[in-house]
Amino acid sequence: MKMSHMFGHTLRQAPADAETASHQWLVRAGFIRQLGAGIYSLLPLGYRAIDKIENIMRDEMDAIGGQELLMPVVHPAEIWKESGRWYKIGTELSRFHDKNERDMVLALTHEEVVADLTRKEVQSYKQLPMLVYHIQTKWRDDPRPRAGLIRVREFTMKDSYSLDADAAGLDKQYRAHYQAYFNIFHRAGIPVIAVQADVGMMGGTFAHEYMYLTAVGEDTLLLCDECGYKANRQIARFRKPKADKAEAAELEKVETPNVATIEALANFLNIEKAQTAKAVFLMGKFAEGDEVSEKLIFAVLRGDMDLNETKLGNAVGANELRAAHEDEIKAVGAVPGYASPIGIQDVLVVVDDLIPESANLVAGANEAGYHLRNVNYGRDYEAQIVADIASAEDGYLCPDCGSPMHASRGVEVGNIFKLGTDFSVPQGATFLDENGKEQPVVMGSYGIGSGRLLACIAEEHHDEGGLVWPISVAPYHVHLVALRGGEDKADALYADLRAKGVEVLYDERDESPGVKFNDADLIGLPIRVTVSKRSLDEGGVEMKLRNAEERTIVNWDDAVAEVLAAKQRLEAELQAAVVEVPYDGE
RNA sequence: CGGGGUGUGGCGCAGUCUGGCAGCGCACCGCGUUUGGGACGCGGGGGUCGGCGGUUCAAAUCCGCCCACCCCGACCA
Repeated sequence: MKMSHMFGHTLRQAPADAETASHQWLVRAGFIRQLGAGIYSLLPLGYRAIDKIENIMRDEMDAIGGQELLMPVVHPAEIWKESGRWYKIGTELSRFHDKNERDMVLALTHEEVVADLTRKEVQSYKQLPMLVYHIQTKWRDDPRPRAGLIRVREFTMKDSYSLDADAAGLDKQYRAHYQAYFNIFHRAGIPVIAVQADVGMMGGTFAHEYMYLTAVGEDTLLLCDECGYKANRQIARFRKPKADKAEAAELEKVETPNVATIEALANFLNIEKAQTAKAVFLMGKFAEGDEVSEKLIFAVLRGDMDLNETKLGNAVGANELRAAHEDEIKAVGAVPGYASPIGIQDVLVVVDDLIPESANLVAGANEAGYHLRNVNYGRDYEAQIVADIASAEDGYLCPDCGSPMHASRGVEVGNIFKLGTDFSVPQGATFLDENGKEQPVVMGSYGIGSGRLLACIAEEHHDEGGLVWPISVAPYHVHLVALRGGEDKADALYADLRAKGVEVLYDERDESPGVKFNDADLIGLPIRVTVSKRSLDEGGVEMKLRNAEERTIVNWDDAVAEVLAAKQRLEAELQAAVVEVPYDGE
C-alpha cells in the first residue's frame, strides 16, 4: 500500500477525550475513528489488524474441529422469548419493531440462534459432537461505554458453540477451548490469565474469563500466588475469619443518636466493626416465565465486610438488583440507618454465612436513634437464605490454601461457558440417543471480542513513539520509507518484497524524513526499511525493528532475504510463547 | 439512572466572567527554498461557535429548554 493514497491519516495530537493509551494511539495512528458513544469505524489499518486477529481465531477454532458459519444480527423476538432472556435482560438488549409491528431484537449474542439451528439440523447422537462458530457483530446497549475499543456497544465477536450428547463431551470441548484460547492470545502477543467467573446472563453452570491484567481494566480479580487460585471478584470465595463462639447475651437497647453508618456506630460504641451487623437493602427483579416482579431484599453482613451483589443475585435468583429507595425501605417497617432484621415482615432476608457464627452483634433497632446489642442469629431472627454474599478484598485469605490473596485489575478479553441444557431444553434442541430416547443437546458457549483484543494488544505494546505491533497482528509486516535519492530503488524493493509475499506499507510521500520516521513509529509496523541516498552510499538499505534500537545496513542484493529472515525471527519469537497451560477448573 | 465536565474549521485550544468584525497552533491547497527524526517563507481555502427558543440596537458570550460526547459511580459480558 502506498501511503500517499491510504485512507486515514495520523494525528499529531490525540482527541482530548481519549484517556487510555490504546485509545489515544489507535486514534492517532489512524486505526479507528469514533462515530458515536461506543461505536467505532475501523480504518484500513485497523481493519487489517482485526483481520489478522480473526484469522488467528479461525485457525485455532478450525484446529479443534470448528465449522465456520454466519448467523444474523437481527432476530425475531420469538427465540429470545423461548429462552427467557427477552424477559430477563434489561435495557442492554435493544428491541424494535419491524413494519408489521413484530418484536425484533439486535443480537447481543447468538445462543438462541444456535439452539434454533440445532433443533433443525441435529437429530441423532451420531452427529455429535459438533462445534460451530462465527465472527459477527453484536450490539449491547451498555450503560457506560468507555476507553476506546475496550468497552463499546457495537463490537465484533468470535463466538463458538459446542454441541454434545452429554456432560463428558461438553467437558472435552470446554477444555479444548481452554487451551485454544490461550493459543490465540499468545499468538496475538498478549499475556492473559484464566480466572473462574460468574455465568451472568449467559446462564449455565461454570465459566472462565480470560483476563489481560492492566490498571485500565474494570474487573477486579482475586489472585493467590501461593496455590494459584484465581477468580473474578464477582464470585471470588475467601476464607472467613473464625468468629468467637461466645454465649448469647441478653438483648439490650442502646441510644445511638445520629449514628447511621457502621463507621460511626463502631466509633460511638468503641467496638470493632466486626462486632456489628450491616444492613443493605436492594430491590431484586425476578422473572418467572414472562412474569416480572420486584421484591425487596434485606441483606445482612458483618460490619467489616462489603456486600457482593453478584453473589447475592445468584443466591436469591434475581435477574437484576438495584439499590432500594428510602420509601421502599420504610414501606416494610425498616428505618434506614437503624435497620434491623428483627421484627421485619414480608421481606426476603439473606444473611451472610458468617453471621450465624458471630455472636452478640450490634444491629439497628428499627427505631431512629437506637441500636440493639447482643443480637444473635437464630435466637432473635431468622433468614430465608444463608449464603456467602460478602465481597472478597485485597489481602483476604485464599479459600483453598489460606494465604493472603491480592487484588488486581483486568480486562476480560474472552470467556468460556458451560451452558449445559439451559438453551436446548426451553428451545427444544434435542436428539435421539443410542436407545432412541430424546435428550437435550448439551451446549457450551465461547467468546472473544476482536476489537477489545486489538485494544489490549495496543495497551500492552506501545512506547513513547507509538504502537509496537507483534508481527502476527501488524497490519503490514514492513514499513518501507523512501527518502531523497532512494526513490527508484525503493520502488523496486516495494515490488520485490510484495512478490515474496511480504506485506508492505510504502511511504513514498513527499514529506520530510522526520515526518516519515515519526509516522512509522506511530503506526508501529515491526520492520522498518529505509532507502535513501545515504543508505545506498553505505551499501544498501537500512533496516530497523520497531521493538529495537539498532539500525543495520544490509546490502542491496540481500535486502529481500534479510527482511524475510527478520520476519521469520519475529514470527518464531511469538510462536515460542504458545505453550500448553494446565487446566484450572472443575 | 445519580454526580462532575466539555461542545468554537479535520485535530488541539483561546475568546464566554465584563455582549460589539470569529481567532491561534497543527493539518490542508498553491509557489519557492529545504531534505535522515514532526523544516522555512509568501500566498490561500475552510467554522450558520452542538440545536431550538428567548432577552437585546447587537449574542460564541446573557437566560430557558433540549441534544451529543467524556470522566466517576450505579450497572454489565
